[in-house]
Amino acid sequence: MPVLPVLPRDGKEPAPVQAYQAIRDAIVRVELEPGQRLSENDLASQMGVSRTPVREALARLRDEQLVRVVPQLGTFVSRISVAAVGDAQFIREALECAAVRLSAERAGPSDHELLEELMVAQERTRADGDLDAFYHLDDSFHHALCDLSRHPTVWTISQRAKSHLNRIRRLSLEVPTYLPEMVDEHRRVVDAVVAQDPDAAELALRYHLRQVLRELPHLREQRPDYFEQAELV
Amino acid sequence: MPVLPVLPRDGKEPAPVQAYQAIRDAIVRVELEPGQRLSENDLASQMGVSRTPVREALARLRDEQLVRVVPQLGTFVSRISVAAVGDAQFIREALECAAVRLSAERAGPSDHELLEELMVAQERTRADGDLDAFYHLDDSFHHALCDLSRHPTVWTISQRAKSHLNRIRRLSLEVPTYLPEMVDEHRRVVDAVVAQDPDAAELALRYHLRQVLRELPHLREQRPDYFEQAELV
DNA sequence: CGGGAAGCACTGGCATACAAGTATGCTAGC
DNA sequence: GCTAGCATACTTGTATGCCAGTGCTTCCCG
Repeated sequence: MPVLPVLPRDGKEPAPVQAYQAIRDAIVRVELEPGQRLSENDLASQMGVSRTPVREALARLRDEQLVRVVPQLGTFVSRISVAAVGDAQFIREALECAAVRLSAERAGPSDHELLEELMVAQERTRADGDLDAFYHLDDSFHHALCDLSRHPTVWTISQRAKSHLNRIRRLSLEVPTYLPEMVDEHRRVVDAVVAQDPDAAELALRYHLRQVLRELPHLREQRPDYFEQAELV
Repeated sequence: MPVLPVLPRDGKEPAPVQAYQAIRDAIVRVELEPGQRLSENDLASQMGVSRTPVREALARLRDEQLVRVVPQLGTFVSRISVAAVGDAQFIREALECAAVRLSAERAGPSDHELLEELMVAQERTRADGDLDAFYHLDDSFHHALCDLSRHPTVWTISQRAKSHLNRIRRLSLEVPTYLPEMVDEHRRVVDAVVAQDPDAAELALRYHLRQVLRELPHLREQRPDYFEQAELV
C-alpha cells in the first residue's frame, strides 16, 4: 500500500502538475507496481484534492503510456512493454546524440565547469549507494548535456518519450556493479565534450545509452509480472 | 469568426480527443489566429459539449505550447516563436533522419509499393493545388517513412514536438513554387529508400526538412503579427 | 469637463453532482 | 449442491456550481 504525498497548498506549481509528478515518480520508482489498479477517488483523497486535477494528471500519464485507462472499469499502471522500451530507447538515442554533438561544439568553459560539478556529485553517491539520489543526479546530468545544445525543448520531449524506459533505468540501478560503471561512462562523455569533439561525444554517449538495456533480459526473468506477457495483436 | 465543428455523438473517439484534434487543426490551419483569445465557454458551446472535455483538450494543447493559458485571464493561441520553431526543427530532423536510416534498411518490396502510391497521390494534387489535401498527404508520407523503421512511437513523439513548426509548414504552402519542389524532394528520399541506401536517404531527407525553414524570414515580415515579437527573458 | 475609483462581467481552477457501464457477490430457484 | 439472475458497489465520463482574480466600463466627484 504505497502512499502518495499530500499536495502542499502553497505549491507554486498548479495542483495537476504536482499530482502528475507525484504519480509519475511513484510509478518510475515502482512503488506503484505495474498492473496495479489505481482509483481516481483513492488518489484524490490521498493527495487531498478532488478528482479533477487527478484526472488531468492521469490524462498526461496516459499520453505517455504510463497508465492504461479503461472506461467504466478502472485505471491501471501499465506493465512494461519491451516494444515500448525499444521505441523509447531509439528516440532517446536519436535526440540526445544529436544534441550532444551541438553541445560539444557550443559549450564553453563555464559549461564545462557545470559538467564537472555534476560529475563530482555523482562520485559522492558512488559510495553511499542512495539509488534515488543517483537516479536524479543521472537525470540532471543528461538534462544539462541536452540543454548545452541550446535546444531546451529536446529534454522536455525526451522526458515525455522515455517514461517506459525510466522504469528499466530505475530497476537496473539495483544491480551493484551498474552504478559505478555509469559514472565512468559519464566521465568519458564529459571528456569528449570538454575536448569539443562531437564525434567522440556522440560515440561515448551512444555507448552509454545502450548499456541501459543490458539488464533488461535479467530483469525480465526476475520479475516477469512487471512485464507485458505477450505483445497482443 | 471561425467555427469549430459540432462533435458527433457517436464518434468512436472520446470527446476530449475529438475536441483536441479539432482545435489543433484549426490552429495549424491558422483559422484560429496566433494571439487570438479562446474562451472555454465559447469552445464548449460551439462544439456542443461541456467545459470538461474542452479543458482536457486545452491542457494537451498547452503541453504542446500551442496555447498559452493565463489563470483568471484567458487562453490564447500562442504566437509563433522562432526559437520554438528551431527547437521543433532540430527534434524533427534528429528523429526522422534516424528513423529513415532504419527504414531504408528494413523496408521490403510491399513497403516500397506503399511509398510509390503516396507519391502518385502527391503528384495528383500537384496540379489542382488543394493545399489542405496536400498538407495531409505530406503528413502521411512522413508518417509512413517513420513507421517503416518499426518504431511507431517516433511519429507520435514527432507530432507532439513539431506543433509550432506545423504552422510554418502550412503557411509555406501558400508560396506557389514550394509545393512542386517538395514533391521532387520526396521523390529523392523514396529513391534512396528503395535503393536501400541509408546514407543517401538520410541526406535527402535532411535536405528536404531544412527547406521548410526557407520561407520563414519571408513569412515573418509578411505577417509579423503572427510571430512573437521579442524572445522575452 | 476630466480623472479616478468602484462595480461588473468574464476568465480559468477546482470541487461536486449526475450519468452510464462493469464486475462481483448474494440469493432464489431448480 | 449448483447455477442463473439480479442487486449493489464500484469504476470512469461528463456536466455544473462555486471561487478567486483580472480588465474594462461606467459613474460619481472634484
